[in-house]
Amino acid sequence: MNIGEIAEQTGLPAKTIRYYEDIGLVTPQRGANGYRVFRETDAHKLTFLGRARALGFSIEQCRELLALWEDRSRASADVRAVALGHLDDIDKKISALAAMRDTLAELVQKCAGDDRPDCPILKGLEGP
Amino acid sequence: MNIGEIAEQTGLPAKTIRYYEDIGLVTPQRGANGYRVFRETDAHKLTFLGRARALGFSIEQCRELLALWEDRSRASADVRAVALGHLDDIDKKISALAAMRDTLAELVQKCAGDDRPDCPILKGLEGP
DNA sequence: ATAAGGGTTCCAGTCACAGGAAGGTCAAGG
DNA sequence: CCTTGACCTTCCTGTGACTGGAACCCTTAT
Repeated sequence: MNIGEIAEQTGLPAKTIRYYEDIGLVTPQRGANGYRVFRETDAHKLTFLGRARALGFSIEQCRELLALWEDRSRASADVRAVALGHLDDIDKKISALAAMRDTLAELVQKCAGDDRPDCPILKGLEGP
Repeated sequence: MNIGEIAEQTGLPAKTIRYYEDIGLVTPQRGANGYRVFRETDAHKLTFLGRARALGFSIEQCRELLALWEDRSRASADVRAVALGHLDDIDKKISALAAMRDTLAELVQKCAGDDRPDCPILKGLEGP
């Protein structure tokens, strides 16, 4: 399979797939014409990567997960540890965003939003 | 005031303040020795920027807010529009993260996390 | 022969800074 | 006067995970 075909199959942009090869996440073979040749295992890997990235795992975490995935003697505890770490990161991000949203929503609510210049949002940004 | 002093006062790293000058958010004067000289108005601006950034506004949104802040004939509706747009972005981000968390939490819960290789997390990443 | 539609490499840009090198300036102490 | 140390300056590079584009090669159909 050429890169376009695999891109369509996995839903990943061809650029991204080339990038993944660049950083060593996949290692497709090459045809006589220099084109990348993807096999089933490459397709599986890329699908795996696409899903892991969609769940917000970093590239390095994906690399780790991929290694565990390919290691048949892995301990599921190792996978779980990576996932739990990421889960914690996500929760922290959500908390931070929620705090921003609450503060901002409060300011927005106080603001009349008309053609007058008086604005509690700007005042809130000025100082405490 | 020198950059160190203003950095401490505003809580922004000196590097960040230099960067803000670079992109035209602040324009401190210069002393005879070439040092940046910050005045009260610069301090106010930087405090404003720090707060706006802490609420997650992008640099470009900050630039916009700063312009509105300095425009005494602004309409509060314009400020509110920027804030509402950002609020929407935040909500979208939170939703995306919450979806990730839910999916991931489900997988984590299914995983025994022991020394056996069988792992529902990896299986979930493989395919649907 | 040529045109369209693949593919290839490489370079630059994104966002909002952070790290660090190389060097100038200032105030205090010996 | 000289040194020390803390501060300041500019400039260059790197971050994460790609994306866009240029310049060029390969394949297939007309």
